[in-house]
Amino acid sequence: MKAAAPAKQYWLMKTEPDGFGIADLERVKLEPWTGVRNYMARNYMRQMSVGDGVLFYHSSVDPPGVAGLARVETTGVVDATQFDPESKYYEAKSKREAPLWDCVNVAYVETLPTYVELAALRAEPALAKMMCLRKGMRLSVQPVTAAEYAKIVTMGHKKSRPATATKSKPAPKKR
DNA sequence: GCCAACGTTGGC
DNA sequence: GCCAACGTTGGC
Repeated sequence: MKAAAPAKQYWLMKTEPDGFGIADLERVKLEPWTGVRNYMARNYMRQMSVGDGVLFYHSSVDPPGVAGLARVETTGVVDATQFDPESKYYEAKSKREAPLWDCVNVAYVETLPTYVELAALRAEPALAKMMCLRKGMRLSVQPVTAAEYAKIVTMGHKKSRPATATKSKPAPKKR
């Protein structure tokens, strides 16, 4: 009998959609999260387990926000870009026998029907303690709690509605 | 494009 | 091991 699986953990991973966004992840389905060159972010990736939930966050766009969901598919992936002199992530001091940078493979789960803007995260009291809302927080890989993750998934699944409802909404369709 | 905040580097 | 200088991130 297998040991009990570790409790599922949740993370937020930032990306610039101009480079690689949720639409790209949807297309390729699986992406090694290479190019992270920050030790704290790397260490968080080392703490990940297969199956962990990921909030896929779009940064450096207007507006920034959570665009989709992903899942940790493989852990302990050596970041190949560190050995590629052509890559902007090339790291001359990293040795093949002791790679400095490793990462995880991230699998596409879904694109949220409602894009959860940063402003919406800030406006939600239940998310007040989120790391990514802290001033100056620019870590590209961050832990989030199960409750925060669930809340954001709910927000992302909420039907978007008109900014101002001057008229009463039509009755919901019967199923 | 600005700039605050932060991580990293390197001189000492 | 301190800390100033520098580069980068990322919201605004």
